[in-house]
Amino acid sequence: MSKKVLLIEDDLTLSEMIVSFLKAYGFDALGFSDPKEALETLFSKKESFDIVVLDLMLPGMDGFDVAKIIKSRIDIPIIISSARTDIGNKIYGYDLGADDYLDKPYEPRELVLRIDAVLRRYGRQNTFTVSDFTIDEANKSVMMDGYPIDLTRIEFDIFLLLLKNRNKNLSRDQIIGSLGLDDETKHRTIDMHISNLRQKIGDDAKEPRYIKSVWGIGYKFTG
Amino acid sequence: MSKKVLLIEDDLTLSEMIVSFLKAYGFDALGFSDPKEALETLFSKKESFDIVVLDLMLPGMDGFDVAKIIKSRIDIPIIISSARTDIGNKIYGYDLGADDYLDKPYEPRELVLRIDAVLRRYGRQNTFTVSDFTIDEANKSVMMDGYPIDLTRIEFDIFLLLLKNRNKNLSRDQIIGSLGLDDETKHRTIDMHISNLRQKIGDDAKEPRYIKSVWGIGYKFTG
DNA sequence: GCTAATTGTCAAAAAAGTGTCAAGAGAGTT
DNA sequence: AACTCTCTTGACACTTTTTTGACAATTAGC
Repeated sequence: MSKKVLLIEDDLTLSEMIVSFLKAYGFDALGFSDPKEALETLFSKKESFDIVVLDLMLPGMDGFDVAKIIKSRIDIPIIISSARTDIGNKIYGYDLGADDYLDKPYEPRELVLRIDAVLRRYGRQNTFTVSDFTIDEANKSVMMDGYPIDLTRIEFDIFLLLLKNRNKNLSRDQIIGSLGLDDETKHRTIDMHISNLRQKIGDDAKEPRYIKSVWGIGYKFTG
Repeated sequence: MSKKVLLIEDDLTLSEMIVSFLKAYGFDALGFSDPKEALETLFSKKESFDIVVLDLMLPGMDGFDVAKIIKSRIDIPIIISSARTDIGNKIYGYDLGADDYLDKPYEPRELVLRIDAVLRRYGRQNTFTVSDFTIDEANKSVMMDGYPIDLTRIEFDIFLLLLKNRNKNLSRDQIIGSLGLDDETKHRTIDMHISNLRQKIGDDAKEPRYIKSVWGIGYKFTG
């Protein structure tokens, strides 16, 4: 299930951009320009969020106070962003209860990484990243460079197995065994899945970047 | 057999401390303060290492570049440590080819755990070294002085048999039998494999350093 | 030095493994 | 039930490995 991000940012253009970017990365994001409205939504029990991304430069209310209020009411990780680089260190000291800090301007991709890292630290995220791929095991979903890749069940299982055994050769029989497939399953079947997988992740069978064939043995993932 | 760690760290006091700590935990560790020197040792064929621990704050050379150079030349896991916590996430994205990342300051014990984890992930746990060769049986891969050697399946099997019987004569029939080849297989076939093997490990048939012919008997590996 | 057995290696044939198309079986939806 | 998506397999082209015969080079023993 995708994680919900509450974004508090007064620059509407930027806000929308970030929201759509986060959505592209598989998050469910909702942006607010008014902190009061944001707090109401956050504290109302209608929707539950997994993380807050808070911009410090807010109209009407000091961003520090917003963070404090949130932390005093509910237990949720907060990432703070600001153009005031001078305060970065203070926040790192966790005077504030912020869980991470990001200087503006930042790459959206950087924000995604921070969110992942904070959620993982918070124990609320079940994803891991290998090479260019982010895998959510519970959700059986894969993202490549931030874009979702649509894998079938068996493709996902094979890919997961390969990733978890990075740089290790896996024979077709090992794959068949690990996936709990019928022992009689032909090796050609695995080849076909690999072929389809490569297609989906844009790997050229002749010169593969990710899934290498090991002649006479099987396959291995190299990131 | 204990694993060899190459440590690149410019703070000499810290370096020595880590080296002795690693030794206490059963590793064989060698510390360098000069990255150039470290790279020379790593690439020279005199010693082979199992893992590199690299500090990013180096004099004269950017740590990122060091990591890239290493990865481009040989296949070895790298753990990066740094006081620059801001780059932690980037490394987690494996933009760099680093296999793990450790913020400074860290507990030495933590480093040991990471090394174990990375080595396990790297699948180098079942390797053994004979003479200049490191063999990974599960992966059917061979490294010579740290550089991978590409052997076909039968070449690998023959080589493994020879290594496991260092200094012992093996007849062609013994080899054929041990590999489970057809009993009818001609002796010429084995000769051919040996010839190809010698070629790949740079052995001169006239004056072989590793695989010696024993006239009228067969072959033997001498390291 | 001479002969017969043995080894090294080339090059070609034979065998084995891999990539992918396309067809059909199977599962799940509408 | 008709449809759609997934999985499995045989077929065929293609690649890589393995095997072998041929012949030159080397060695042992006389």
